[in-house]
Amino acid sequence: MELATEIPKVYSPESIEPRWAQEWVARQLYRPADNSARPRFCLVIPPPNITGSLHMGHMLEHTEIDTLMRWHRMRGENVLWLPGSDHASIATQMIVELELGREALPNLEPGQSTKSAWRREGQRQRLEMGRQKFLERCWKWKEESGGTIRRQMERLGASCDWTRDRFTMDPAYSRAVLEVFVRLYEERLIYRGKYIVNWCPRCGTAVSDLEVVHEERQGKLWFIRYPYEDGSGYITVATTRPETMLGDTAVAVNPEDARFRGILGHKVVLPLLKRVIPIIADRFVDPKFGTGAVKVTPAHDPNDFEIAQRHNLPRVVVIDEGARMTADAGPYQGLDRYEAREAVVQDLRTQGLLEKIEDYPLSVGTCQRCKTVVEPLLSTQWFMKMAPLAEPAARAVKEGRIRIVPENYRKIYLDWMENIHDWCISRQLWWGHRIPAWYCDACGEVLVARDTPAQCPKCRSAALRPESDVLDTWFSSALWPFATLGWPETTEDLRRFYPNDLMIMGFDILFFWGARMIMMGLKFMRDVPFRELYIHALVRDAEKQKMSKTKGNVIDPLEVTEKYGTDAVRFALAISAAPGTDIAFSIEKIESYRAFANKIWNAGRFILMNLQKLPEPVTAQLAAALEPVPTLGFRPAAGSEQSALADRWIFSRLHAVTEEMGASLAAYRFHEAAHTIYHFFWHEFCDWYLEWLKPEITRPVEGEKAPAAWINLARVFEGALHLLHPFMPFITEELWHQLPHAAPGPSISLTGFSLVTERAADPITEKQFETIRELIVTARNAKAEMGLHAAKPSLQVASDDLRLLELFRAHQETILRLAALQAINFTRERLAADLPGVRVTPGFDLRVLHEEKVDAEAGRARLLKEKEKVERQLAQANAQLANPGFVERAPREVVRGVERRRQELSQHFEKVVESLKRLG
RNA sequence: GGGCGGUUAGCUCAGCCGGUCAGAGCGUCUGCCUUACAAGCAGAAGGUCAUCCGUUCGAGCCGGAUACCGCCCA
Repeated sequence: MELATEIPKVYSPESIEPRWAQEWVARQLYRPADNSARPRFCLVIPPPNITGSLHMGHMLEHTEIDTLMRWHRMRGENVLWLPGSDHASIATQMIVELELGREALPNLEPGQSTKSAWRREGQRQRLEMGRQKFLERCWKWKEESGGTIRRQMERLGASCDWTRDRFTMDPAYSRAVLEVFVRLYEERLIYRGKYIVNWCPRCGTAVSDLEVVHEERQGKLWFIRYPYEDGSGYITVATTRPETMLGDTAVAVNPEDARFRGILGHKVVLPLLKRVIPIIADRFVDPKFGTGAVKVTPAHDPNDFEIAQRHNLPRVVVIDEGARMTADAGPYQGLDRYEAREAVVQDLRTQGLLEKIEDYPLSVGTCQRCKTVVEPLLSTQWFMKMAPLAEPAARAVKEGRIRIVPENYRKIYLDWMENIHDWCISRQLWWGHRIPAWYCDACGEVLVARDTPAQCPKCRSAALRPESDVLDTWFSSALWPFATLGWPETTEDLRRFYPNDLMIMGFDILFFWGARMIMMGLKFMRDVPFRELYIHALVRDAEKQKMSKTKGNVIDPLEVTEKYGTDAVRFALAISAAPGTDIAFSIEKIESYRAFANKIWNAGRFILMNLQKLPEPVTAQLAAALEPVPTLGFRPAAGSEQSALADRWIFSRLHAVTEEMGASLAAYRFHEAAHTIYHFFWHEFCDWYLEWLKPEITRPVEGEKAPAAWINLARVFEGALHLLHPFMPFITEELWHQLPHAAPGPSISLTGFSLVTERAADPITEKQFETIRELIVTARNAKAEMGLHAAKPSLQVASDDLRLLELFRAHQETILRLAALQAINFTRERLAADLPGVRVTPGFDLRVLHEEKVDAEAGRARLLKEKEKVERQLAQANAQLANPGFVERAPREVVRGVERRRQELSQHFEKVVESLKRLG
């Protein structure tokens, strides 16, 4: 067969995917139409950051998004998926500094300590070259290396509108950030103040609460004696951080704590520094912790800071921004915080003031970015007042204006909103949006303005010093749903695409980003940023471990994509993506869905190979038959008696599958939609429909009229490709283009689901088809058990249902072929069950006729097992029906269903028993 | 400490409103290179739905408790 060589037997995605990926981008296929009356569907991407490279998490996120976008597009909606990236203040600055360090010290051997040497040197280089030059360097890096993810997304076929690609530091976007900052400042929702912040000594900047990762560590509890000033004894305090005692300005106890009632108002002498400090009462103190008395270090502990505010205590800073001890730490000045701890403990021990040391597990805050232990530090920063913004944001979710899926995240979101703290938004970095504030050195005035002011409005001094801090990257990301559409200008895009319809993100950024987007959207657009928020799962390894470079269990999406094909990876992710459950991912999974892609390919190959043999006029008729009929849809063309039943069946199934997939995707049940189409394509379309049709498809076509079987097959195959397309865009695009089309379009993704409508639903046909299928499967099963694998025995079929026998008789040829049988004869008589090879089903009995001696024991064992099963089910049904409560109170349909079931079961049971009896 | 999930076949997981729900994929076993596909075809075996108590005519499904595992927050 010479044609067979033209379409390869094995699907090779690598020869197809890059070509389509390129074409989709080049032809700008996924720009929404400008003037369209169609309903729109809009989603903005969770912007990956410019330092990133695509990982499995992105791949899952983009698979889910792209699947939905393609689905909506094919339903005829005007779809916008807006792509972009964010500037990643800290991460980018760290990378560029590292580069600078490496250039300055090119001769160091690579290694872990070298890296920190490079980083230190890079920081030095940055300060030396100054802000201007450093930022130029950052931009250069961004231009050269910041587009990695975009290229990767293009390669993976993400159907976004690349003409609307946005970056958080685009000039227009930066104007939006500036505008928001100024307005919030003017409304006093942004303020500057001196509070305890999370300080990362290594990154050299403040970070927000969310950027601190709490780690459980084994620590110690040091019990220290603070002598009373009057020499009458001492009070013992317990602490996990003895070095901070140098900054103590009080000792606090709980006012309810009877143990300390007598000593309130007394003073103690702070050991080592000999400062005299008071003993105070504060409800915050937990009497059960340590001795019930705690030291108060207002400048280095957020809770102590609060206590100090309530009691007007002084705040002594003893640790600086580099985590070294300050001059106020007296003799310990210049020591690193951990060196100071040892020295302090040693000195206390020497002076007999260290009572004891206990092991104590504690939670340590570390920098999300560099893992350094953060230092709570008193510092002047810019903050955003959150409560007034959080209230409407919580309300929007409570009132259902935003739906969070899966629903359990709704509660987590609301909890967070209700316990929200003010947000430290300033960062001591250079790369980012500079805070639009100026300080007058002459009079101390602080100005916030959209444009650089010429002079101080208060004292007219021209000596204005601009703020050097930049904003937290998440501050700008929070504006993403509207700033990407042109805000603060009132653009056409903004009018058309805000609010977005949907947002998809991982749980890890729900607070970082999701919650803040909702607040900002409500604040500045007076409407929610999106109607639904779907939280996707995490991709883990086969053992459900987190993927991490150090564990070495990372699956690189680009690597597996090259090896197995994007479609296979996408499908493997989608079919694993049940809402709320993390995904155990593995190469094996990808392999099994590569097999699926191959199956699709070969079904296409079979159809196309035979299609190529059709005379030209017939092909033209097929092309015409594939033209969409938007309102009516298709019903199967009337065909031969042999294929008509299968045609009606597959159309009915296709209709059902389309409905099911639509419902699943609307509920973000990707696994279910993927499973539905997988099962339909493989186990209904290939295993049954194609097999059923085979003789008609492989038979040469005479004349010019297209056989109905061909028309139906072409329509169903195209319909199946449509349903597969959102999950497997590449292979479906390729096969679709090879089908004959009267007016070929640029892409399957721009065609609608027009194939089937309600009218194709046909439950009677489905039932009939199922019965024939049952006959074939039962016959195959009996044959296999008798060891007649290759042989073609004859079959006897018995039933008292004449219509059933008639149905079988009408499809005799197909049954013979699919069950590999010689001949069938039909009878209304019960089969003599003592004969070997008899099978009993509720609807019919059958017997495989074969002369060879058959193993009676195997049949007996099977029958015994079956008897047991039926007996059990029958007993269950009997018990149910004997229960007056059930018969009276269950819905009538249910009761009738059980009655029918008992009827069937008892007949079945009798037959089985009879068979067994005759076997002896 | 507070909160939220999970426990169903050897593995990974579905199972929606309580009643044809004991399911899928992978793996395993048996037999087949049947002219679309061995990345395939046909057939088969595998489960006291973590445990206990309760609600109900009826419970993987609803409620409570216990055990184990995981996540988030403090």
